[in-house]
Amino acid sequence: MKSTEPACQYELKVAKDAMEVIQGKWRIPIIISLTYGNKRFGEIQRDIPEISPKMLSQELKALEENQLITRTLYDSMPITVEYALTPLGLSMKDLLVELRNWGKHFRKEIVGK
Amino acid sequence: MKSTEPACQYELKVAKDAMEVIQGKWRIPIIISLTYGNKRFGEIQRDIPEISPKMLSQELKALEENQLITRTLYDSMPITVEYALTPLGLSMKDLLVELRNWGKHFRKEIVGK
DNA sequence: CCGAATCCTGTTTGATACTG
DNA sequence: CAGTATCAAACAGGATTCGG
Repeated sequence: MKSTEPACQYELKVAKDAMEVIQGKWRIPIIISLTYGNKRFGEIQRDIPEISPKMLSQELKALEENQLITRTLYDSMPITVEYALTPLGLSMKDLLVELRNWGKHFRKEIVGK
Repeated sequence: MKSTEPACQYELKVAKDAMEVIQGKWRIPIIISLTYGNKRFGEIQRDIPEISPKMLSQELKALEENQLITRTLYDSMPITVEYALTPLGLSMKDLLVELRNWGKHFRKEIVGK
């Protein structure tokens, strides 16, 4: 019996939840950037130079809605905004480690061949 | 010093490699299905009922090109095709475990609230 | 049974310029 | 500094039909 086992169905469901959050080209890069410290808008842009301000703004908003990051406004002059991971965002650490491990492995096996 | 550290840049690069492979709505589900055993086209479809034959065919091809799965043709009557994970595909196991763990955590914290 | 071919739609992403 | 606005392009995904 190898099809449609309950365990498989459950794994499919939770993996789908996870993927919906990290889908897209920019969310994982943004989260990775923030694991290296709280950052301002421009600092994230320097970590990920190819991202347009529009996409950065849009994806930050989505991550905030999913409660993975916080947005803190300091109304100094000029205005500054700081983004930081929430506990939920920090809880992605192990997943990010595995993403890094596997990405490294994949690069060794395929990309860099 | 918190921006654009070498470690961050390296992590961004390998994570991007990994994400390119697992991007999209269907690749992770297909791989998960195959971790429960080698399957035929129709069997994968039964695990993932929402997928159309077109998308399944297309994504299987992409996964084969990335050497994550193999496609084996048995010319019995009628013709049957079996898909299986390669060693590289199997090496995603740890990543899938973390995806499952985090998806479960996320569902508990946010989705199912 | 296992797809291929075609056509079509909506979402995602991007380039560029502009604002408080 | 931290974004918005606008417009266009690219792509993912779906519906349907057909073939070996």
